[in-house]
Amino acid sequence: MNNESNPSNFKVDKNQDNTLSGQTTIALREAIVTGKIKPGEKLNEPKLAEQYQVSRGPLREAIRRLVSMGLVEHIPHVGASVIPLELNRIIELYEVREALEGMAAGLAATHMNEQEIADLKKLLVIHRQHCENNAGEYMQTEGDFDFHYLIIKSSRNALLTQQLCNELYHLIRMYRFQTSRFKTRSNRALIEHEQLIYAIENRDPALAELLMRRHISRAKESIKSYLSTEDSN
Amino acid sequence: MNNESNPSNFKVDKNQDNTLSGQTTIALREAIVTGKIKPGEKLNEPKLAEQYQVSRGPLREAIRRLVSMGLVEHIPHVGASVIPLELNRIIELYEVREALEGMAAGLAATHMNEQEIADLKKLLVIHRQHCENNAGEYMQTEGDFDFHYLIIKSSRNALLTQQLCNELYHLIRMYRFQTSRFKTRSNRALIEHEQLIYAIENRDPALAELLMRRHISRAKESIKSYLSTEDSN
DNA sequence: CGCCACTTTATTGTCAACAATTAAGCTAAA
DNA sequence: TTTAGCTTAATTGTTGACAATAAAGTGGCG
Repeated sequence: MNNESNPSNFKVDKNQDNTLSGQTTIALREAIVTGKIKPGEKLNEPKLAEQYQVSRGPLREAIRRLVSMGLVEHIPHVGASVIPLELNRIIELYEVREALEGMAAGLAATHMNEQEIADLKKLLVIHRQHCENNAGEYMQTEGDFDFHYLIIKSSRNALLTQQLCNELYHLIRMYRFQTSRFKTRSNRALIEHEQLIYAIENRDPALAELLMRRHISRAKESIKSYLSTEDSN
Repeated sequence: MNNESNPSNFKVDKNQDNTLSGQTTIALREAIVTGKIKPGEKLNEPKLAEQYQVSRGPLREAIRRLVSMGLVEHIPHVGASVIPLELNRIIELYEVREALEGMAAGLAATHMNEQEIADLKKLLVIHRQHCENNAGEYMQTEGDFDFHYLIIKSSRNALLTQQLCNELYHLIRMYRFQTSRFKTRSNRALIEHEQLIYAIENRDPALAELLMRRHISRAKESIKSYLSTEDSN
């Protein structure tokens, strides 16, 4: 089997989740992150099973995985529901990010190799061009993710990477998606990224950690000031 | 119902998990933490279902929860197994702890009330007596846990608390249990705890964070020097 | 008219059988 | 003897039905 013109073993990746529960997890996750299923909404098992064309078994498993990602809350004998969108939860997430990504930046400054630094700089160039063309308006979206993603992976700490890139990542995405109506000026973010790379290049873990923490803390304060003025339900 | 001489609503706690999958999770978790199921060992579903007297459904759910706690690894179509006991994994865990508990200590210094500080001091008195009586030999076990637990809870950050006290907590316990043959001198830990309380009392978040991080970092270095000399499988 | 208890309904938790996939064992050919 | 391919066994993934629990609806009583 599997000899049908596939010389480079592409997509025969182990660890890939062909299972129904795995695919359902991804589908449900995206529906929640993009707001198709709204914050606070109840997750009805028979209805969702019908909707995603799976039986309740795999669906329940998918829901449990989303619970472990922090996207969903579950009460025994009552059911699961998407977490509500509350300001203090967002702040809590940013505090956790500040701690973890700060640590990651420090470790990255120690362990990053030349290739990874070059990749990081490439991202920065794209970011800079974007700022100049669009007068520093939006950006963020995926570009900022990639930047943080790369640094986290370079920390060489598998647990840290897993916590940030598999568990908390989608929670971050969800909050960002839901609050994307606030356009963040990315000139400042650009400058902060530049300083961070400088610290990493100079193998200065303490400075890298400090700058990353400040970077995230500022983003937190920004969101706080935006949302506290609204009557945030 | 429920009027049968239970005035204080004791144990009628919602959120309590009466379900089979919940109980199985706890049973399996303890078996892994205490080494009854050894690191690296495969988790055979039919065998464990028979052993714990449940069907495979709840058992699978329990296994998935342990995966989210980091105690178990799972590969699709192959199965789940207890994570192996490797030095670099332990170090990674201590780095994550350093970041998260450091943040928790800083937040605790801001938010802790007088009652909580008093409780913390009570723990310290017990710890000190223990040190004097037993010439500062072992301790740790549960006393140290309580100390950290109280500080984390006082951070008033639900996400942080959940990450540390529900997810990573049992992974810490497991590693500690497996490496408990190394008696840690707790005189130093006692002094570090005293300094930490001092910082919290004085509402000095920066110092509290620094001291907590140093406290955990030292524990990490201690374990590292112990295990690197052995031929750690 | 409002409140309490009971009945009904809907939803979650659990089970045992079936399907699909992987790993192990075996035979046969080089 | 080793290795490739096939066959068999064991294990995981999935399903639909059944049981237990909680929520919603209903009727009667104060």
